[in-house]
Amino acid sequence: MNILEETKQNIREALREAVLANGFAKEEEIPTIILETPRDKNHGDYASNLAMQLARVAKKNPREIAEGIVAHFDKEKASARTLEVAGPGFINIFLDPRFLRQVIPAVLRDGAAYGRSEAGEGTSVLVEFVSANPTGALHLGHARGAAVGDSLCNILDMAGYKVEREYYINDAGNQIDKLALSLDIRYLQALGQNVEMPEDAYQGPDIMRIADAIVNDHGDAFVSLPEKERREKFRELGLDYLLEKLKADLKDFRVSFDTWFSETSLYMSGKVEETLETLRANGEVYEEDGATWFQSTRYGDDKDRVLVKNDGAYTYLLPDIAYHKDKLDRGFDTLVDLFGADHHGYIARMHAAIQALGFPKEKLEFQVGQNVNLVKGGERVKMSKRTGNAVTMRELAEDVGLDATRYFFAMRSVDTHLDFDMDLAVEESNENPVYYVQYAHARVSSLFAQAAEKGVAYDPEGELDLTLIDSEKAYELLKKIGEFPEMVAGAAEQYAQHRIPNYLHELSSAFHSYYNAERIVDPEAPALTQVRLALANATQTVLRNGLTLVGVHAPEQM
RNA sequence: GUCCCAGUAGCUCAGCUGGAUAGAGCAACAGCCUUCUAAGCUGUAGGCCGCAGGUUCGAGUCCUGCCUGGGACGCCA
Repeated sequence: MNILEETKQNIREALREAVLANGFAKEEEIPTIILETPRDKNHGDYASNLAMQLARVAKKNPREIAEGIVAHFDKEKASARTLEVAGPGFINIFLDPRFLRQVIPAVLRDGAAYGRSEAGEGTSVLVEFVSANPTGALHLGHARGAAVGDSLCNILDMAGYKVEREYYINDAGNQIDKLALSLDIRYLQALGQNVEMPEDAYQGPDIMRIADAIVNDHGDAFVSLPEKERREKFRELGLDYLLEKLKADLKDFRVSFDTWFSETSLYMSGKVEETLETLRANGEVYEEDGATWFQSTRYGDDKDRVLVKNDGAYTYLLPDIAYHKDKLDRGFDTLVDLFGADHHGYIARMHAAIQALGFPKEKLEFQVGQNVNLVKGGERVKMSKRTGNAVTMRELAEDVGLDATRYFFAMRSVDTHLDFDMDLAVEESNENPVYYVQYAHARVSSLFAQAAEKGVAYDPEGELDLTLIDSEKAYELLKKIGEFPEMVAGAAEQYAQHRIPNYLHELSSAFHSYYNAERIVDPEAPALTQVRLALANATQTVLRNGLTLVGVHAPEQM
């Protein structure tokens, strides 16, 4: 347990004992004690509303209870300096900040592992994200999904969950048939044959590129095959090329997946059939108008959904249900689906489906990514200037830089609309929040260099006189550093990746402020220099750990 | 028509499971570099938290209704 949590625990303990000493309530009547951090510093480091909560049980007014608690509170135990009763009965606790000094050696010891906790208790989570159709380039919405999903996984991992990242490949639908057809034609055309592209085929240049690549790799090996086999071959090859491209795009975006799950594999293994049969056996489906329906309204969906069309083909929903069943059968405690807003209609029916299969609804968590607007010069940008098509993930990262792109997406809650300000993201100035944080990190590196130059080189292994740390600014910085593990755990629990950038900004601010207030490198005072550098070092470690969660580099210099 | 998301300072957004006088960045204004990176710091100003009800000791946060903006609602995937 880290120092802040330990201290909070001690405070709770001291409060509980004080309540009992007063006889305000019996042990079992005491509610879970909530310690909140007041916005206003005049209200202490922590505040408790315990007295108000006990008012009913103790049959006394809250202020009176609070006074009693304060009188019997063991300050020593709780590292507290003073307690005050305020307002309607809040107990404001002012800590003796010296205990915070212990944060320094703790962070230095844990290094890259500082921030890790057991909060998730090993809960296994499968996060499915991006899952874009492989037939096109990844666009803005996917970029947001990739950035958010990846950060979320990093956060969950750090908070003690067992995480897997998965990409679901829709490789069984019409669009893949169309892909095979389009490739076939382009292939034949590339080899000089006079064949026409059908209207409904993919006309885009990327298909031609793949066809050329196939010609390059395999020559005319497929020309003599019968059409059906050729199509089958192109289906396979086309998918290979597209997936390779997809993986490369994502890798360059610093995102990788543990599993690429193929829809087709669900058909091959018979799991689609099996799912249908299970639903049938559970009495969840019925026949009407020649189609097979899933009675999803039983579980709160607004209408029933077709699983098998009257022409005998499956709707997309059935394999998707089979997919979720497969994920659950693999034994994950929680599934997280991160989708774009255009799929939100899907939530109710999928929740219905897993319940119909006998799983609790709570096992499936949806995160809906709302739309992204690119803004440039105060105007919305819809199309890429280069291609005339929608702006792709790759273009965006190239235009504004990967660090800024990842940071900007991670910075906002996924479920809100996002205006991505390209001018701001590109700007190499103080207006850009990414630089603010990275600058703080680089500044620490520069301090080490300065110290070495002035003959008081930082010794990470050296003895520290922690008592030399004793200022308001330093304690504020230490407190922020100490909050990191709890903050990560909270972000994981709420699936709120955006708290990380917010936190990093606050941490950077505390550091910049400290830096301006105190001279860190002072050859006249080597012991002081060492301990201040240690504090800077600890700050840098946390900045780096936090930036890593977001997928952003922590530069040594800028 | 039903559903989802949003509405908080001029702009972009935080506000964790309801808690005290609502925060940050940018923009505005006033200061701080012969000294560790000024991509920084310090301060000032700026708000009927969309509107109206309700729940309670207490609401930006929960409930209901309405308004505005964005999006989704197929035997497409």
